[in-house]
Amino acid sequence: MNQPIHLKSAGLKSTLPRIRVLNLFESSDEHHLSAEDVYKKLLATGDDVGLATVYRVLIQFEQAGLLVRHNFAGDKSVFELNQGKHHDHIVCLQCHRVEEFYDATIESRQNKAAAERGFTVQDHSLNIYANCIKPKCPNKPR
Amino acid sequence: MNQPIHLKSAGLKSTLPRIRVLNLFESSDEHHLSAEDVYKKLLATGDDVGLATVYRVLIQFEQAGLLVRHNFAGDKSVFELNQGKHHDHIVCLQCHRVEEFYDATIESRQNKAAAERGFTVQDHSLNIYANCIKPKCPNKPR
DNA sequence: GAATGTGATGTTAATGATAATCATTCCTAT
DNA sequence: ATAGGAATGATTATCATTAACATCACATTC
Repeated sequence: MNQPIHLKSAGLKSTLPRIRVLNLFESSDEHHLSAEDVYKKLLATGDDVGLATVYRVLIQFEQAGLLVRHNFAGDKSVFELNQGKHHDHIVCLQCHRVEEFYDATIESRQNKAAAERGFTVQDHSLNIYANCIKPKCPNKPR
Repeated sequence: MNQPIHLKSAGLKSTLPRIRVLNLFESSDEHHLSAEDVYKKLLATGDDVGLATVYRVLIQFEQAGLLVRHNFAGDKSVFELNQGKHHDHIVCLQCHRVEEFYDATIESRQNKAAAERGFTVQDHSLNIYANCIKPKCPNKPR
């Protein structure tokens, strides 16, 4: 009786694959995982889940508000637990490490810019691509 | 003798497909075009160019600094002429219309946020996903 | 201005990420 | 425990993009 609460209250039936995926996100130190990441990590721990199911569960979790999707470099999507507080991201081009930040001024000026032009903001994404300093950066494209 | 100047000075051999693609970007009212968009528009005008060539030319133009690539909704990339001045984008979720904006305060606060965390900014992208007002919005996913 | 070699092109096949299909299996309410 | 519908997994399909490779075009030399 770990996360079934979440699943139930999110309107999702409590199943083994869903519990496993949710557990993974809650226990992993890397908060940003792609479908492939999830699939491989579950394989590694013996908690096998089909790849198609991983994709489906991620979509369901996203729609249920449990996960948030990000499209960084363009090709593959990554997901992170939705902790309620919106934030933007800095992605290291070398090691792919992701750091989060929040700037209230940026947020408000975004909304202002959109409103001035007659747009109703639904969502927004701000990603900074950078190189992080040596000690922290293993310089390995994971 | 239209754009060959650009191509030459960009270190690119002046060829028919490249001239056609460049002309398209310079004459199109829609400034943001995907590879598929370019391919179809050239087909429509009879200026046939192979799809693979379109992809190659877009990459070359991007590397040469003639075009800038954006990854909006996640799946496909769109390109626009590089006019030198960086800007962010507001994308209408309904009609896919793209509007540009620039906010110096946002820019500086981004750099500040990255610097404070020990990152050397290489690039950044800020996209606002919104719905635009009726008169402007044909509400058609083009 | 024609030959020539390198680089560009187009067709087609391959790739990688993701979505759809469908038969089988698992929840949950009865 | 059982029935019924939703969830799963294996496989196949799809979509955007890239790779291969034989052919062809540009720019330069003669």
